[in-house]
Amino acid sequence: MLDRKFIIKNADQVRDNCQRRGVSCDIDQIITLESERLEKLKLAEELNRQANETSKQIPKAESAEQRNELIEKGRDLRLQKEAVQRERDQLDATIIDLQSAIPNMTHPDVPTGGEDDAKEISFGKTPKPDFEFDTLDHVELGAKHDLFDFEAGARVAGAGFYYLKNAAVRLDLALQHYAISFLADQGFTPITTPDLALTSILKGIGFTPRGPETQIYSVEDSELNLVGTAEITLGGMLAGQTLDAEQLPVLLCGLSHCFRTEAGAAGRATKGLYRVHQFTKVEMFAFTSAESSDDMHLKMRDYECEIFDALEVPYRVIDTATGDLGGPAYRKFDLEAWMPGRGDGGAWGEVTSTSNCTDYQARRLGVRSKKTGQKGTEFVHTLNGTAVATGRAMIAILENHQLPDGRINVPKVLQPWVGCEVLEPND
RNA sequence: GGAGCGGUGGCUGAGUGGUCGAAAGCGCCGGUUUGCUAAAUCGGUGAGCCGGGCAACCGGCUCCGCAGGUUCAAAUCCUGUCCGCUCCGCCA
Repeated sequence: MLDRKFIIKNADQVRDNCQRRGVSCDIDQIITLESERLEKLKLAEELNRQANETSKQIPKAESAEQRNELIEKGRDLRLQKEAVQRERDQLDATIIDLQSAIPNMTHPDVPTGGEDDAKEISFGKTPKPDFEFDTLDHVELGAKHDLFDFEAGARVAGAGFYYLKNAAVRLDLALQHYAISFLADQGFTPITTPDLALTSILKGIGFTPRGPETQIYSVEDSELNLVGTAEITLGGMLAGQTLDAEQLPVLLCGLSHCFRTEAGAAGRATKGLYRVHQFTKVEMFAFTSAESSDDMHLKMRDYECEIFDALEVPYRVIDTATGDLGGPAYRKFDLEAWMPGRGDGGAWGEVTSTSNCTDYQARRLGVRSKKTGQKGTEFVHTLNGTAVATGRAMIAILENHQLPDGRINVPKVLQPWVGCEVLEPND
């Protein structure tokens, strides 16, 4: 969330920002309640000071009478204090609710608008394929090569689950292996993370489990939830920690399964592997100083581009418009791969997303940094980005690399792990 | 799953209801000295919030996993909760 003082000091800016991002919020209400809260706070502190002073006199009391008198006085002061404090806590809780609804501020270059207003920034090195034959989508290609079993997935776990088979398993592992090797070479520490996390961590990152519109699976009778992304577990790794400023940036690449209920998603786009309840993802995560998060964001975007160039998949990069940013994001770039089997005659489909969350997550997670020899601490900046979500990457690879005879080319960088240059159909 | 123990500052780790924001050590900052990829020695050194000051800083409140409770007063006692460790059981 945003800093309360910042909101009050920059009320107009924050109000404009909310409007641009299509979020309704009541800044004036926050300002009013906060000044009331400060009044209560001062009063409670003063009463507490008097009570503390009284308590200190009690052991030194000269007579039993004097002692009893002081005890009585102390009790009275504490009662008063508690009453005031309750009012203050009430106000605080209300303010936090209002405050949490306010999204992060927005990078000046972010275009205003909704999904269609995203700015197209660049294209990948691989051109869109120009097929001179009737193409198949990844589900049809999967059938030809015996790569997926959606029926069994549904039988065992319900719609939205699937089995990978044969070359799909090799591709899945190859993508993970390639992405992790690539990022390790860029200085990221490879990590495999828990696939479950505590509710408090989810909330710190900005997810709300167990709500009516939640996208999160939760485990009954426990504080655990299946993670929707390794962003949760990677960000949570340092929750509550104060880092030495010299340790920054901390660069992690995490491999995890991702689970999403996808409540309310339906239609053509849900066909096949595109929108599923479980997938595997290699995620980048960075903790940086406030000064260097913008640079790191561009770097992470470039790493995503390098990975998809290496996979020989056509894609475009977009700068997501204000209305399409999640609450914590200050700016977000998406890579959309060309998927020939999507829509009518192909369509762009999101394959990665990288966000600079500035200090929005760090404030709630309590991740600070401290410069040695300097007083105080500051919140770090957090960034996340998809290196590769194997399911969607596989769609793009299969559909773009298909040949007229039904065979499928394997991108060069994956060949060592897949074990061949071309996939031969099964039928 | 059963039994026990624990969670204290950047780190390690003491801590008897009031003299505890908390010993000691490490680390860090500064000084002195001897000197040479360092040692000795002295001093300083937690965070958040509120208020005052241009500021260095000063005053106050809070913080010993988290949330409650008892008490005039809680790191210390009680309850719940989360997490960790040890042993036993089970197990890839």
